[in-house]
Amino acid sequence: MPELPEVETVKRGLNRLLKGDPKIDRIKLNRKDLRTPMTPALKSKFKGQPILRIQRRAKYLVFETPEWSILSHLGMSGSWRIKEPGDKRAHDHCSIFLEDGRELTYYDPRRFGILEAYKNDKVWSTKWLNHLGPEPLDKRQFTPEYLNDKCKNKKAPIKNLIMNQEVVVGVGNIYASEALFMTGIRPTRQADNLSLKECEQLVKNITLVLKRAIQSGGTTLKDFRQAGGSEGYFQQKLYVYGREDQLCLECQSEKIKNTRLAGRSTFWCSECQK
DNA sequence: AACACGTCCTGAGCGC
DNA sequence: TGCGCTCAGGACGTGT
Repeated sequence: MPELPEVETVKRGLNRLLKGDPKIDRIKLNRKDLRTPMTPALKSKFKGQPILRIQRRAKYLVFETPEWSILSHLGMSGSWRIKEPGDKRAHDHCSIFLEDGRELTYYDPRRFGILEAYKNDKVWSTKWLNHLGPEPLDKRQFTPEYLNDKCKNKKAPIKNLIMNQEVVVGVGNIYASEALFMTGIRPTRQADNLSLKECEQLVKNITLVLKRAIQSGGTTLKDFRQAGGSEGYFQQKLYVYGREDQLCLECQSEKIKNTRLAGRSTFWCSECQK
């Protein structure tokens, strides 16, 4: 569920919470079997190291210390939080104890997330990061011409294409439906059927919806929490996602449909999207 | 090469 | 009340 806006929100929150390069006292792993096993280096390489900054690439977070980095993906249900006194929860799989006494915990009931340690210069070339497409908020990389080029000879539905992290990163199931609705394009349209003009509008709307969602602190449907623990509120601003059988907010005449595409729920309006 | 689909996981919601 | 089923989906890996 965490897509780019949610991960960006967590990143900003963590950078606020971890201002002043707080040092790590120790890292405790409660259970190691996330989607991939947590690496042993998590326990051994961070003692006494200051957390310099937290960066985001696609839906991944990178916690940087002088020599080693922690790579974190929130999967479906992951979140980072400072533990409050008396706060006891199942599914806190990892705790980073800081020298200032705080405990930063990784919580992830469904364990689809990943938590791994790499040398700073290696983290960017891992299999997780090395094949990723451009950042959608980077105007120079994610251009209408670029998307149009990626659409060429692609028979797959356009929604699948924009959710493909090799084409553009950070767009997941919620914002793909939203951006296509905003652009008036049916999610099922064959990608190579889009005109350059439509690609232009789609690029614009992907960028727009992601920026708006960041401003709202992300979308909380169930699990997502900001780094401080509070919910996002972009769910109040969704046009189609989760609104199956409800009247379209734009045309006020058709009901929102839910079609399965590549195994994912896909919400759209048959009146507004062609 | 391009695409479809299975897989991992837990909790919520539902029907009976 | 409680059981069992289905669904939610990010991204890799495998099969066609």
